[in-house]
Amino acid sequence: MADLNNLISPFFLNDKEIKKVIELIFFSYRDFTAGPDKILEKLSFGRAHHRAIYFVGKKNNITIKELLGVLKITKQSLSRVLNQLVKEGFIVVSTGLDKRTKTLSLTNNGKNLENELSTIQINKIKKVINNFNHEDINGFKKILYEMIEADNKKTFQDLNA
Amino acid sequence: MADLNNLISPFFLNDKEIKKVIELIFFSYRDFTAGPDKILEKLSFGRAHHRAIYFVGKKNNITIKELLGVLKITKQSLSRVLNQLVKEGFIVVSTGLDKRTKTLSLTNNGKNLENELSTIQINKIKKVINNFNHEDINGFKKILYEMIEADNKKTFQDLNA
DNA sequence: ATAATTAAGTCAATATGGCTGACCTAAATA
DNA sequence: TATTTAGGTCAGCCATATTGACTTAATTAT
Repeated sequence: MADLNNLISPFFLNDKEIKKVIELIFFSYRDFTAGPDKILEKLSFGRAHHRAIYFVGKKNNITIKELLGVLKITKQSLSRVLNQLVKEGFIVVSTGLDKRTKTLSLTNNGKNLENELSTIQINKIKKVINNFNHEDINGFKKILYEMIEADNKKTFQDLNA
Repeated sequence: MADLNNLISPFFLNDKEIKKVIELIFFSYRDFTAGPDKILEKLSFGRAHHRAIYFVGKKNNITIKELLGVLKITKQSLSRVLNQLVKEGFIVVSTGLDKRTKTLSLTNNGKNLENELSTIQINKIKKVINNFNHEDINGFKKILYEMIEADNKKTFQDLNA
């Protein structure tokens, strides 16, 4: 911690200081995704598969349209990934009440994989957060939240309603 | 802010709460990179070009090897990106003191582009951080720093030495 | 002086994850 | 009945990353 206090002065953020924050975001994000990436590689899956599994696990019976709205990718991009996950038995598709829609849910294998991937990231966050007090943790969460654009804040809230 | 306080309970983080943090990281990172992406697209550049320009701007006369160590991609991947940036006049290559090495620096065009891209992200962080007190901001920075693996912490420190 | 290592470059092949445009079906809604 | 919506699919394109093999030139170690 002492290292960081030398590197980042706490009471005023000029552009040079803010650039350090840009770097912190870059390096921390890369290291945050590295763990799951290793597991996914064994299954010949990528980060796109992870995201699909994560959000289907988060909202059971999510529709294709809803998932597209969360991921913000094209139908064609999602289709490739989703077909693989269905074919390999991680996700099942059912018809929704509105028969035009399809709903997605995780199989047992899907739940296991989701759990394995999430656990890596959960443990990483736990390990880090353990060394901080509630002010620090709240600062972290609140600022992350405010970095999100309005429409995605809504998506986040809907997912956690 | 009130919204977030309802969504994230401050004094205890169970797995469900931590998953919200995973989502905050995902959404905020995506929105953080979206701004530069738009500019880069006009130039037919991608995020890889941005990163190269950013770190060459950060450390003038950085060698290829050093840049590879920061970006953690293969020589072949960097090569493509770097050749484009040189050909299009954003980066210049010189021979280092050790004549095996090459050193990279930004042209005026390169500096302008680096500045344009960084300004978007700097302004975004400024705008967000303005609404927070120093405890929050320090929490944010310190936790981001601790999310980084040891070897990359060293890279970060070297860049800011 | 020679051998080994290092920095950089390159060729070829492969995979992932995005994109666009065009077009289709079936179901719900106006 | 006409339109809109949800979803699917075909084809092609591009960016970013990978691996493996190999070369050149310069430095360093023996």
